[in-house]
Parts: sequence; structure tokens; C-alpha cells
Amino acid sequence: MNTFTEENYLKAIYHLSLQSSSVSTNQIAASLNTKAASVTDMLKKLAEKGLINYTKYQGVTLTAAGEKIAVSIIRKHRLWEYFLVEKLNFKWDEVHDVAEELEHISSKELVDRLDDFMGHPKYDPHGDPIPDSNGLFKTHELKPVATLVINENGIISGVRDHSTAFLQYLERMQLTIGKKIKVTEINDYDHSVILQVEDKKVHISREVANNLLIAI
Amino acid sequence: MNTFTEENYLKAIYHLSLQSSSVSTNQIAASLNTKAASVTDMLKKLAEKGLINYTKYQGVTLTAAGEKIAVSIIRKHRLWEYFLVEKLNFKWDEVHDVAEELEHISSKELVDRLDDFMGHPKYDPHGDPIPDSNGLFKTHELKPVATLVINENGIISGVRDHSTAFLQYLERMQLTIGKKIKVTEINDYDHSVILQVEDKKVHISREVANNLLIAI
DNA sequence: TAAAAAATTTAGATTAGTCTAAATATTTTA
DNA sequence: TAAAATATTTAGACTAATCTAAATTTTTTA
Ligand SMILES: [Mn+2]
Ligand SMILES: [Mn+2]
Ligand SMILES: [Mn+2]
Ligand SMILES: [Mn+2]
Repeated sequence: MNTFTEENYLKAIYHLSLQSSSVSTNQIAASLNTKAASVTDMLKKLAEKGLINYTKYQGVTLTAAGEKIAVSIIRKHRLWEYFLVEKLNFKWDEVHDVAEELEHISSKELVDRLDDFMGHPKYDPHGDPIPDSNGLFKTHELKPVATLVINENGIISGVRDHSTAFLQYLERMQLTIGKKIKVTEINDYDHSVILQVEDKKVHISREVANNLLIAI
Repeated sequence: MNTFTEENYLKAIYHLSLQSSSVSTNQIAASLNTKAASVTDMLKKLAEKGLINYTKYQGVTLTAAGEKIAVSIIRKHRLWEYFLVEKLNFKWDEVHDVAEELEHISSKELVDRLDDFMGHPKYDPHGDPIPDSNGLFKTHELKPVATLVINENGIISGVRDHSTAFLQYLERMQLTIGKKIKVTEINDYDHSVILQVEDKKVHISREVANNLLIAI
């Protein structure tokens, strides 16, 4: 099929495509911690295989075939993360690196049975949607807590930053997926926000409010 | 750590070491479907890393460090096979290839938690012992059904041939791990054997009797 | 709109793993 | 115990993925 490395490139291009329609060499290099020259080489190979549309100096988009592969990798990544948290009692901040390896296990039978075993979960531990066996999933509409006004409420449904540091911080503050929150105060000076979470008040910075997402 | 390929070499050397004390270049090449020249190159690298004892033309043995890695790969292989059969409802003849990939997932935390989740199984679906988290396991004593005499009985506890064809044949004959069998007849001419298995008689060839193992 | 800056590609190396063919060592056998 | 046969290693080449440095293209800016 495709190498481990090719799969990682396709996944990176897919994620970057959600931001901008066309993806640049440097964006890919940054996201994969590699050099632009290496990216150019790989882009030629992926174009050769019909997985991306590539014109020199013009950036790339995924073809339908490339997107299908990218989505299947993402399905595996998120299902494994769900498994690790729900069945093996990992914390939500501990699963990403292991899932980066598990997502490359090739058996489709395996991932489909894993999906059955867990009852077809719709979202991974970070609130990201899990594509079904046909690659279909809702791109759910989320917005940052920072966009709420006083007295607005919502349900925590995702994060924009997946770093261990951020996830651990949220865990400590009890700002986890599914929690109902209400904005009680917004600081004019630094745009920090005070939330009502269950029976407690939690004070978060503008940065945190930007990276914490609620369902619309 | 070590590459996927290095791990496969160590595992192959480990398995071959169970037969003969020292393992030859050609034996390794055959077991990994590669060429002797490639094996020589890898042996130099593994010796350099202190994982094998290698003297030109004299074959190799694992060092303690090499054996530790080999056993940890085998632990992962067998635990994943158990998981696939017991939790995901794979058949015992369908799990080996997937486990060949899963055994290279590096997280020790993952495999230890998987072990916990499944209640620390002692044997994999083919009857092979699963090393514990410290690499310890009983090398259980098994002997081929072919060594039994008339009226001797035993419990099916392992296989010498792990091929899909053989496992499917055994499944069809209901000769699966844990079944109690008794030798009722041995054919002088072709050494085929008739077994009593539960309420049925099963006729197996000498070859099958040699590859089907019972606890001593 | 021409020069400067930034982005991207090309050229040329490097490393891991593999191969074939040739050379060398070991083992078998007569 | 010296050929012959077999096993193993070496030599030299190839592919995938990576890198640095140089060349080229695109974009920005003055
Ligand atoms: Mn993740
Ligand atoms: Mn996730
Ligand atoms: Mn196996
Ligand atoms: Mn097994």
C-alpha cells in the first residue's frame, strides 16, 4: 500500500487543508518537523501516485483518492484514542503519541471490529468526530468560548490545542468534554473569562478561551 | 529504540535458538524471506549494538539485552493475538499477520494495560505462553500426538505449525486448544492416528499428529 | 515596477535496508 | 586429506527518506 511516511504526509495535508484551500510546502514541513526540500521530494512522489494535485511552486490539494486515505488514517487514530481512554483507562492527554503509531496498522478488518467492539463511538476523547467505515462524519460546528457574551452558555465539545500541557490544564480545571458552562464575567482589560462550571467558578485566560470549544 | 526490521531479526533469532544453540545466516535468511547477504549486514549492525554475539562464519546467539527485546516483542505479539480472538472475535487462524504489525507498537504502558484489561492471560490462542511484564514465562512441556501410544490421552495444548491452512483444518476437525483426546487406533502402515474427541472419532495423518501438541 | 525578501525546488550527499554476483571460508565426501 | 559442495561474506548497486547548500521562482515592498 503506502508507507508510514506517505500516510503521515497525506494526513498532514488533510489537516492543513481545513484551514486554507491550498497547502504550501513550508506549512507541511513545519507540521511534520522536516525540511522544505524533503517535502518537495515527497510531493512529487504523491503526485506521481495520484494522491495529490501538485503544481510546482503552487502548493497542493488532495485528490479524492488521497483524501480517502487521509480520512481512513484519521478514523484509525481517533478510534484507537477512544479505545485507549475508554477501555485501557489512559488519560485524554496520554493517548495521542500511541495513536500516532496505531493509526498505521493496516488491517481494515481490525479497525472495523474495534469500532463494533466499542459500539461505534461518534467522537474521540478530544471531541473530534470519528469517521465511519465509509469515511463519513459530521464536521460539527464548534466555536471558541472566547466568542460567547455574558450569560451565554454552552457545552464543552472540543479543543483547538491538543497539546499535553493544555489538556492537563483543562483536566485540572475540570473543563472536560461534556461539561456545561456559562460565562459570568468577561474582563475588559485582558479579555479573561470567568465561567460557571457546575457549582464552581473558573477563571480562564483569553488564550484558554480561544482554544476551548463549545457546540453551537 | 530499534527499528521494525531489527526487532524482526531479533525475534527470528530467538525462535530459531529454541531449536539449535547457535543460529546460522541461512536459517535467518530463510525465516525472514530475505537473502544471506542482507542478513550478514544486519548481523554486523546488531553485534555493534550489543544485541547478538556474532563471529564471522560461526553463527549467532542473542545477548541478554537482545533476548530481552525479543521476548518483549513476543509478549506483545501474543497478547495482541489474544485480544483479537477474545475481544474482537477474530478466528485463531486470522490473527497472526495483524499481530506481526501490532507487535512493533513501542509503548510498554500500552501492552501492560492491555494485559491488565484482559486479566493477564497465560497462553495465546495457539497455546503459546505469554511472557509477563518482566519477560518471565513457563516454557511448557508439550509433545506431539504422534508420540502417544494406544489408549493414552491428553489435552490439546499447542501447535507446531502456525499456518492458516493447518489451523483451519484443526478448527474443522474440532481439534482445538483445551479439547481432551484419546488415541484409539494407530495405523501400522502410514502411522495415521484415530482419536476419540468428545463423542466423535477423528482420523488424522502422521503429519497432523506430529504438528498437534498435548500437555505432558 | 525593479530590487529585496521569502518560498520553493534542485543538486548532491547520507543512512537503512535490500539485492546480485563474485570472493572466500567451512564442511562434506570420496 | 584434497577436491567438491555448501555456506557465508564482501563488493558494488539500488530505493526510500532525509539533509544542507545552491539555484530558481514567487511575493513583497519601496
Ligand atoms: Mn490525537
Ligand atoms: Mn484526538
Ligand atoms: Mn502469531
Ligand atoms: Mn500465537
